[in-house]
Amino acid sequence: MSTNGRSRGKPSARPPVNLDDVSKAIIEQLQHDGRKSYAAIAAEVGLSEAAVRQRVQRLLDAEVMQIVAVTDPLQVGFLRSAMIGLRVSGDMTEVADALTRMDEVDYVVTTAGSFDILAEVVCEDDDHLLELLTKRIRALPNVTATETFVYLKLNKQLYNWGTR
Amino acid sequence: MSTNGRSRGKPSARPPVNLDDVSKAIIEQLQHDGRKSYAAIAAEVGLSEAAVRQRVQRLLDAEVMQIVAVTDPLQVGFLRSAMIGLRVSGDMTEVADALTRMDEVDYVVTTAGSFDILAEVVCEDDDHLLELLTKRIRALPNVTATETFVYLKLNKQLYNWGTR
DNA sequence: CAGCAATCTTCGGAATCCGTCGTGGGGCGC
DNA sequence: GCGCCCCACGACGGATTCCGAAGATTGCTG
Repeated sequence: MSTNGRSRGKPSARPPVNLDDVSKAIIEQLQHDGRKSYAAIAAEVGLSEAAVRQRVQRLLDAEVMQIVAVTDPLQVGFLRSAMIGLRVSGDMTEVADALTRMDEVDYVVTTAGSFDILAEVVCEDDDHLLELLTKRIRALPNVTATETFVYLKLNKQLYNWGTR
Repeated sequence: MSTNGRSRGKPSARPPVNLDDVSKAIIEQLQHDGRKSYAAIAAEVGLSEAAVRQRVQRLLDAEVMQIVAVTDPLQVGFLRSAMIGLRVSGDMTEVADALTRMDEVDYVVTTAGSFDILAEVVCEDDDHLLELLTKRIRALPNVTATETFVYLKLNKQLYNWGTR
């Protein structure tokens, strides 16, 4: 059945796992086609099929990469996606963790700039977005301000920017 | 070899493709595990293995979804990722298209709010980011202002928010 | 009602997946 | 330097999956 098990949300627990060139090459192959066969990848990177399989499994376990279907939320029925910028007083990690635990939030980044955290949310409609924003996000302690950018159109969505 | 061929950047050319429940169920399966076998998916959604295979191929061709490996840029050697908010005068589509064509830009959304466009960029280092921002993005016609949010840490990155 | 297009099922052969075993090289302690 | 351990790789065989093609089924149109 080939399940990769988990689908967690925190690439966080990271022993910085430095990757060798072969693993990077494998990742690049899968960035282009997540269903490419192990044998075909093996031919590209110069390993046996089994070795590639074991490496891929290790990369998945270590949460260095995920192999998943990616869609445009607007196309699959989520009519109100948005990016929300937050300003936070004090420790940001607590707010970031709280956002991470919300189902509607699929992307959380802590940043340097006039926002401390950026969070992408996926909602079904305006009511849903409104409830999430006012009742749950702005209600978090230490959140001093938010700004919402409702998505009108997703122009580009790519994941095959290799490795370095 | 099972290649899904392209890896383009524009989910744009869309005949709005409305999805039936079965296709949505297939997408949800693959959002959890992009390598799940057709047979296993078929058992879940109640179709034959071949039918699932044909539907998946159609969804890929229509660019409703992509099956790819997704990574944390910071973990694979891109030390300077950032979100860039742009203010644009006049037509936004031209600017959005220009951003879409840049290799370092992996995500472009047009939004309602104080920014007209949000673009995520993936750079190797500060010099690279600086060159991209000043020489190429801010140089675009009709871009009146930009604001850059450099990524400090990617807290969450999920793609399995089902369908509606 | 005939014809066409789209989608599903069935089917068989080729390719892939997957667990397992044996091997070889690098790191570490002695 | 020598042996030991561990980890990653290659090899192999059986179960499973993938994949193309061909025949049914459905729904729509002229």
